Amino acid sequence: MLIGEFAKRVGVSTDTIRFYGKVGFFSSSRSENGYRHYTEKDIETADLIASGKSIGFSLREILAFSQEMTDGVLDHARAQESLQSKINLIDERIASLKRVRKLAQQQLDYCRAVEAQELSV
Amino acid sequence: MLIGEFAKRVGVSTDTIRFYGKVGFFSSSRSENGYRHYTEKDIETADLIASGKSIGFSLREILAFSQEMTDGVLDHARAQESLQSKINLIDERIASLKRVRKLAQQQLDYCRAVEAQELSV
DNA sequence: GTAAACCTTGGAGTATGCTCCAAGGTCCAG
DNA sequence: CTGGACCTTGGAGCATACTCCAAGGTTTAC
Repeated sequence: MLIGEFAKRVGVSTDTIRFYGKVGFFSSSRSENGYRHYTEKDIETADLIASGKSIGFSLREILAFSQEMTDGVLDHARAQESLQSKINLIDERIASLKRVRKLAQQQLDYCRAVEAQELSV
Repeated sequence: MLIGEFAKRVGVSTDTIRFYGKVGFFSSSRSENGYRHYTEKDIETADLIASGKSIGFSLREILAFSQEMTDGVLDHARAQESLQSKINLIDERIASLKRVRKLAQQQLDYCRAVEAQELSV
């Protein structure tokens, strides 16, 4: 499929798709007139970019990760090491998020307590 | 305390502290010679910035959040609403992280399975 | 054959979050 | 009273991740 349809399907602009291409994502096949072509695999890649971005990874990090997902078959030891370190990083982020969540929850509880007290006075 | 000591205590550069100040963080009191002064409360703010950044919030978001933590006492309804939406957002991020973690774990398991198979052939 | 709707490139511009000067004022020790 | 370690400002520069042109080629439909 061409860039317009592809961009629409993954929900971003064509400029963004071209930018991701420059970074190194997607298959980069072209027709004779120079038009870019995208496949279903590229849709998966775009979904991975969206997931990665939503959890705070940079495009370069996501690119490295997506290449490991593909190359994993060829270079086990390396891919396993990197995947494990990524999992550890994700676990750390989850722990961080839970800490801040607790902070916000405490503040919320405190707000509610003060409010209840004011009503009873 | 002055900016150098403050920056050292929170573990960032003086440039970064001045930048955070421009964004709107910290008490912004000065001595007669124009030197900035920082308090223990500013240390807490700096810690909040570090936490917020580590979980992917922008400085402006963290600023809004930190102001709600302070103003919460004054404007309950608003603060409660905002804190609740922040908690929801954090829950979503945790869910996203867990999804990507699962993906990475599956890939890791797959890598290991292929490796085991190769060894047995 | 021409208009609309695509596609191409290169380059400029924007926002965020720093980082690094340069030029100069302040403070304290010896 | 001078050197060194502080502090100030303004402005430039950089990386990331887009976003928006301008100028032009291609394809399709009438």
